[in-house]
Amino acid sequence: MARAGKDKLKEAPEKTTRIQEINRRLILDAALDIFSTYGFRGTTIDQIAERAGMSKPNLLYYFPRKQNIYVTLLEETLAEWLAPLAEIDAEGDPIEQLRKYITLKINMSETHPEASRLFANEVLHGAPAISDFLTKHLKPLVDEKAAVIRRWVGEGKLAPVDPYHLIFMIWATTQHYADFDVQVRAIMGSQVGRPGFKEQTAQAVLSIILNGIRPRG
Amino acid sequence: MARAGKDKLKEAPEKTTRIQEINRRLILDAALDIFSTYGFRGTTIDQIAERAGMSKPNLLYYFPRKQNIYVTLLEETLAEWLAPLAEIDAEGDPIEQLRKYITLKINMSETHPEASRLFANEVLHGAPAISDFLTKHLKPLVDEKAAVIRRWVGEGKLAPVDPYHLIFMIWATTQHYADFDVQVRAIMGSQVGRPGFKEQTAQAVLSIILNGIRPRG
DNA sequence: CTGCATTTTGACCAAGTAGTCAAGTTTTTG
DNA sequence: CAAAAACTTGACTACTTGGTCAAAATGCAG
Repeated sequence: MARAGKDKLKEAPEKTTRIQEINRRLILDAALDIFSTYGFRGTTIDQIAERAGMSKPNLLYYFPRKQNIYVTLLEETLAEWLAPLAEIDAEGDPIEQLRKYITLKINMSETHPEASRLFANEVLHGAPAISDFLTKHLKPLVDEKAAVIRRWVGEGKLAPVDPYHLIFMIWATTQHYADFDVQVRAIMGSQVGRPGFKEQTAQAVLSIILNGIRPRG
Repeated sequence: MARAGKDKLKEAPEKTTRIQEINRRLILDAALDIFSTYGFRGTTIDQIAERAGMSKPNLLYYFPRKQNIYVTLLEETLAEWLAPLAEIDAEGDPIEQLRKYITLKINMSETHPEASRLFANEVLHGAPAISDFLTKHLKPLVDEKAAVIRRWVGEGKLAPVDPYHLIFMIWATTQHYADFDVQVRAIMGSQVGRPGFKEQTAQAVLSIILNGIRPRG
């Protein structure tokens, strides 16, 4: 694009003012709360604006379309959500690496349940806004880690398991505690809020999965 | 209210005509498709009416409110969805019973993914329409089966696992294939549709969970 | 066939909601 | 400190959508 040009020649000037930074953050934080609770269609711009403490036209000054807020939010959070998977170290001890991964995921489910619900809702409805991301970024990453796990199996360091199904099981189980929180609470009652609950959950999940894939024989 | 009365005195006459039966079925079938795809708020009455092949006012003749269709649908499907859990036999062999349960759940995820998604969406959004059901029917049933599993553990027939977390893991893992179908497809591609896929899934899930809870030592 | 009950629908209404706009206010900058 | 740029908002529009209604069409019992 622009070659040369004077100082002032701003073409796609991405300069963000202090106020912009503050308000975009305010909006996105509010939007995460609302979208994750009510879904895309169930959320109104007015709700987000109120939660963010500004008028609707003002909000629309920063994000001209409702879709923009939603997509920005998904993009912002997806990377963070996937990060733990990328950290699985092919050179580390298999059981230790998977223990670390599962623990991280359970922690995230507890500290960022809204993010989990935002994705769950999006995927449940066919992932209209992120199907590209799924095939272009998620799949390659999963393929890579699946290859690592398959190698571990080949080396006899893990029982023979299909790596993809193992990854799905870890996702499903850990995110269940965020996505189905109401159900978990309806069944386990007051235990859920209590201090040691997360540790107890981690212990149970780790115990089953790790023993399920530990080499036998 | 009215006691006695002649033959013709119909009070709360639940007589359903042939046409009523046909049309209510038509509506509910259409509604399951649409609600499970777009959620409650994301679904319009017009969409359901079109899919059911009738006019909107006609649909509203059978179900005066959108809510009515939704709630009827949930009630109709919940019982069926929970049935396999009730079948776990306290007197049977633990591993065999759980193998049967998991297999049934995986089959249901494949044959009725819409039902799974309908619940997932409802629970994800805080279960506004079924929170009563969760505490009054689901919890007691789960408590009962958890007690059975706990007894099995006590008898040394299973490794020491928390029964609630085990049940959650089974739900999460099996329903994942229905609820997150797009994601599974994005990652595993054409394999998903292929004949043996369900069996391969069942094999992987059973292998990890059953080995994870088999008594050790 | 006839009259009553059931079913069906076009036209309509009211509420809710995404997005616009022009006019004001505040912040930044030369 | 003045002018420009950035920001803010009340009032409004266009459209979607849940639900109504009265009148027409159909089904059915005697």
